[in-house]
Amino acid sequence: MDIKPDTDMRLTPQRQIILEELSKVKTHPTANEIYDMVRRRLPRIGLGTVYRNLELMAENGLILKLEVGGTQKRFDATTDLHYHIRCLHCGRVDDIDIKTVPQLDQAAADATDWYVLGHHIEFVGICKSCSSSSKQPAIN
Amino acid sequence: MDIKPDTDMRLTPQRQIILEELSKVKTHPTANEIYDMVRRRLPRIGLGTVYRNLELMAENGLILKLEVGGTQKRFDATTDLHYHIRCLHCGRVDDIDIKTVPQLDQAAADATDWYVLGHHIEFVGICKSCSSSSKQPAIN
DNA sequence: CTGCATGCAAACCGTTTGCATCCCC
DNA sequence: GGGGATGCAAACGGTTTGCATGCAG
Repeated sequence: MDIKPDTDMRLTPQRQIILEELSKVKTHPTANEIYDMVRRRLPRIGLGTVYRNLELMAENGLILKLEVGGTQKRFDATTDLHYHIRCLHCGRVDDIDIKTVPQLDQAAADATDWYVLGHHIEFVGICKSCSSSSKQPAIN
Repeated sequence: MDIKPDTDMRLTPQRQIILEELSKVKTHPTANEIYDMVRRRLPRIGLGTVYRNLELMAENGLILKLEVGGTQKRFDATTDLHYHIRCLHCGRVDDIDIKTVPQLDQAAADATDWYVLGHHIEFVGICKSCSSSSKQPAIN
């Protein structure tokens, strides 16, 4: 659970470009979306490499793996605590810019005998562009 | 606890038993775990039936489908808003008995142009039984 | 030379779906 | 008899992994 940002992992071109591309966007792309972005610059990169490196960077605290609802995991280059909202229609995930509630962790620790490490809040709703279109069952 | 009467879905033996078994436990079993529980009473039930009926009951508000972190979805017979904690080691999910913060939804609505429907808080940590054993990477 | 990193493809796992059959209205 | 529900098995989609090759130290 201890995150070590001062890691010894080599900065290969693949890793560097994955990190660059992820940092470029404010969305929270899936592994496949990142694969597509990176492939424009490294056409021969494999999907496995993308997965392996995203996982590794998440372990090292360079990026965040969002374990939110929906079928796919999403990644975030912004590692400080912040909350998200997911569209029930299209699966898109945005940041929610409200102040965090760190005291929740203490409340949770008081309410249980677990060792509490943190929390995440996921709002759900319908994004702007989806609320323009007709209502559909969730895709993601 | 209260079962919605205003649903038109037939109460087949399979559905009844799935609901009964899910209501029996305070854990938040995965579809496969529910399948195992139900199969003791209905040995010929298919996994597809379990999935279909869990999905249907979730749509009708009889149960909750927990879209939390980890690889598998989990189900909960308690449908009122409450929060959860997930063990990074074994994947187990427990309830966290703190009071909910419904005003978060309003704060989120103010902070975005989405249509906000609700929220869920997932704490992460290490459960009692896992903290006794040695530290391992997350399984789930 | 040695070991980690990569590309590729196959395996994996949870979930969904098509279909023939069954059962209740 | 007709429409939904079931069991079964195959398909699916996202992710992981085994392996041969490549490349940096």
